[in-house]
Amino acid sequence: MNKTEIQEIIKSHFPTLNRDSVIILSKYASFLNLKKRTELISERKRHHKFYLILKGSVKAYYTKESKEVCSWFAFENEIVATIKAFNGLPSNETVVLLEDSKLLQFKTESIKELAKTNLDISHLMNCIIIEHAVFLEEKLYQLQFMSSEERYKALTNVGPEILQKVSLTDIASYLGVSRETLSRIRKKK
Amino acid sequence: MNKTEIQEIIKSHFPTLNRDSVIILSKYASFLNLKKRTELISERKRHHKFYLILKGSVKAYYTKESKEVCSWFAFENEIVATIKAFNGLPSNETVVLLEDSKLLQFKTESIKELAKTNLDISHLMNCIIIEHAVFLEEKLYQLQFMSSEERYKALTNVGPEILQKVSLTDIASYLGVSRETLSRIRKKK
DNA sequence: GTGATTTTGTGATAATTGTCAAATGATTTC
DNA sequence: GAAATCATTTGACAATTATCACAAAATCAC
Repeated sequence: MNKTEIQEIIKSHFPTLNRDSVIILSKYASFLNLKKRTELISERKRHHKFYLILKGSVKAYYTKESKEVCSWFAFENEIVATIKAFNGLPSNETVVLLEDSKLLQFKTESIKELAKTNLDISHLMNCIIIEHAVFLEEKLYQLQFMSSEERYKALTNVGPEILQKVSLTDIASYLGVSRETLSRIRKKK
Repeated sequence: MNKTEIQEIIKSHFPTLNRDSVIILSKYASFLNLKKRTELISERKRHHKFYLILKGSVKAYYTKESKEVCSWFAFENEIVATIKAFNGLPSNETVVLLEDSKLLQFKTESIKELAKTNLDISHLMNCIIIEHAVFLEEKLYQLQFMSSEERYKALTNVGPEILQKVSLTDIASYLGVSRETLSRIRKKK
């Protein structure tokens, strides 16, 4: 994939950006084609990249007593990043590909530098972080106010791809219930 | 409180701002001295302000089957805002003063407008939202990975003021357990 | 394609937590 | 300062969910 193609992708994903900003941003972006189970972000390590999923999917998980507990999933056209990594701190979650995926990789530090002088990119970063915060608030609301059954329904209502791509074990840990309880929830309906 | 004093407060709370930005920002800020139980943000209503607590405290809650369920608390030197309100959407939580409080009130729309042309303020907004996202991620982590007992300890470790100012009923709903269960957790230690 | 491995489903039991009811303790109001 | 209101604690019981053990189904590797 060449620079022009990368610019086209950036343009279509971030339509608020002006032409110059697209070109500058593309200098710190690169295309990746990675195999299933590749770790994009690893626990306890610092990471200097964030990603846009062009095709494929990822899961993020914490490790609790040597068990994986999923914290989120991401699919096509979504941004993959953690606030910790974005702030230059060691991540406390691991992010791994659920399938062979095509990604656009961005250099976090370079783009944060750009944002210091480029209003257009500062605004873009604002939008991305706000979107992330909206996602977090919604998830928090679900965790605090909905039963595991309601949360399961909310998850499946988003689309069928989550059930196709994510194992029920991972979904159970994401919902905060045991595999067995999820199995019984599914049986009901 | 006059404009110069407001400028001094803004300067000390947001030390990255340059002199001009402090002055511009102060045009959209005003000082408030409000009584306990005043609602800063009300459920189902749109709000066009956000706040900095100079002295005092607030709680935020959702209403679930006519019961209050607390989602967060804020104290001195913290920002009071919700992403929903910030995006111009009706809030789904209510924010209310826990005691007589002194606040600095900012006009959300005016400051978002400023951020479109002022890099300094755009950067400030970035920082505020990132801080909010860090807070949300931490809370999500606690809700998903820690027992109610561990979460209670984490809450009290932040400082004694939370126990002085917030009722155990509110803390129980915040932790996601019943009043009775919290009472038994407290008895253990 | 077949055996091996992983994932998912089911039953029985134990542990945790919620709910209801009532008592005690603290605070507010007049 | 006493009555009234509100907050917290405690006990008994019911409901929910986790855990363990194992069976069935699906998927993977060669």
